[in-house]
Amino acid sequence: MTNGSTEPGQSKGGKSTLASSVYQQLRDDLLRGALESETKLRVEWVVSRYGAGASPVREALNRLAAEGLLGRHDQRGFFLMPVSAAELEELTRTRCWLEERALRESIAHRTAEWEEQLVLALHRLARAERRLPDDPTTNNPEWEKLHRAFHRALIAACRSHWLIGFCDQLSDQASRYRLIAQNAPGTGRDDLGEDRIIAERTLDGDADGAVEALLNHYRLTAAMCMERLAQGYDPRAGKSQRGRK
Amino acid sequence: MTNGSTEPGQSKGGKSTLASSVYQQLRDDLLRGALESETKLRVEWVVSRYGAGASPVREALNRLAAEGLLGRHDQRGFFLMPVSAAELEELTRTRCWLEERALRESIAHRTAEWEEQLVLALHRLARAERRLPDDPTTNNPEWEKLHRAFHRALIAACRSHWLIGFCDQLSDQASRYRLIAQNAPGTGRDDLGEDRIIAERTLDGDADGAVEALLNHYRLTAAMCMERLAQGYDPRAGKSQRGRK
DNA sequence: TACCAGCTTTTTATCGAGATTCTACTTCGT
DNA sequence: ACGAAGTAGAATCTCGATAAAAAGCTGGTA
Repeated sequence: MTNGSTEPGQSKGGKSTLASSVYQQLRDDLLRGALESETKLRVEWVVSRYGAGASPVREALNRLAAEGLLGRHDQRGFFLMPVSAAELEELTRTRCWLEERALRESIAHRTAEWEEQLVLALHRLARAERRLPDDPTTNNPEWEKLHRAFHRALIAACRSHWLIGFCDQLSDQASRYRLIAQNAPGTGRDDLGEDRIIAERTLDGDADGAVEALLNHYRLTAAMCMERLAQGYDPRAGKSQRGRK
Repeated sequence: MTNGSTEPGQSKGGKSTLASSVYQQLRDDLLRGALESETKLRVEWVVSRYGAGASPVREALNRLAAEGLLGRHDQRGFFLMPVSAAELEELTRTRCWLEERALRESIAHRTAEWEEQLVLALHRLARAERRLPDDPTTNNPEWEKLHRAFHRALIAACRSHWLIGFCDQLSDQASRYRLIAQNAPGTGRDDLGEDRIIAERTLDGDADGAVEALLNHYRLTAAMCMERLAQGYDPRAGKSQRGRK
């Protein structure tokens, strides 16, 4: 990887290849949880779903596996990485370590331009709708993108594209878990408020305060996912049916 | 993924695929610097060198690019990531951040089994020859492997396979730079001594001391690479000819 | 029932050829 | 001479078919 979500690809000009196109679509679907009902990703299945030959699909799958978004066993194909409470715990732990360092460095080396990008990201996030207007049980993919952009903007000044890439990667992983918990509506959480506090303290140069708020943000999210996970979560069950006795 | 050097592959039993085989060989050659004379990796070239079809080679290249060991431009193939002083600096910075955290966590959660693995890794490293017996200007690949294993053993108890994976990834990157500097012989550095001190303090539970020694270890290595880099380093020049006026 | 061998079906992994795109060079016009 | 358009060559990317491996199935045996 490098780095998780950084797809250098063809940002400017150059036409994309089929492999990259499939990679992008698959990646989006993975992060949006659209494939949680599958456990194995058969090549033929992906081929027929995204309309490309086996070779490009295979390349896309290889990239995703290298990023840790998929698993792979030689001669046995690709599969979705299983979710577990232990993995979520480890993930959250690591994320807190890395994001704390990144945020502190970012604050320590802040520039005017970075601050502006940050308030911009926050503004855009505030404008977006948390859930889909027509279906309040489903997350708004646009909001997810902006939320991710906000958190990336926070650490953008840390002077290490490696660290940013790692944080992105962990953020991708967390997405999968997050949407398991978040599609249980009415949890009464004020995401935007938390993000606002983080940004506020960050812009004030209050590193300790900002870090504290950020980590609480992540830990609270993780705790909610954990709760949902403990209630028994079956990926194969259609759409977010809570518990079952 | 995941993580740089962790190739889950077929550690136990399962037969390997051609793609994985090419991936491994290419990766080894990259880390040993055997390909520094190339700037672009043409598929045909790799095909004829490792004896496999274009499809497996292509998959291997995709994995390496996802790990950051190669670069890729759509419709324009794969290329070796260029080396630069700025990149080395960023790399070292990030590495110190992550390894410090990993080592501290490892010490904080040490177990008897981990300590034993650590002394074992140090012992094996001490037994290996630094350079090739018959050609003192070339690094001993076996020593490189053991050195890497030692540093991984240090942080093995940090309770995050993510963090371990990231450290591996950065370690891979550093390898490329290291062998540029290290194949200038007679620099009169006592690598083993440094490693011994690190291990000693680690086993004593002296986190601050161990971290200090570890970071100095990395920073010294980086400084040597930097010096070599500043003297003007031309990848296309055959083998380690220093400077040129 | 539990178990194991051998056959059938499904899926993965690989090859080789062809279509598309980029690169370098030549040619033409000003 | 300089720069733009066009052209031959090389490289990448993609497809369809084939070989190889795993998963599933059937039937017979203790």
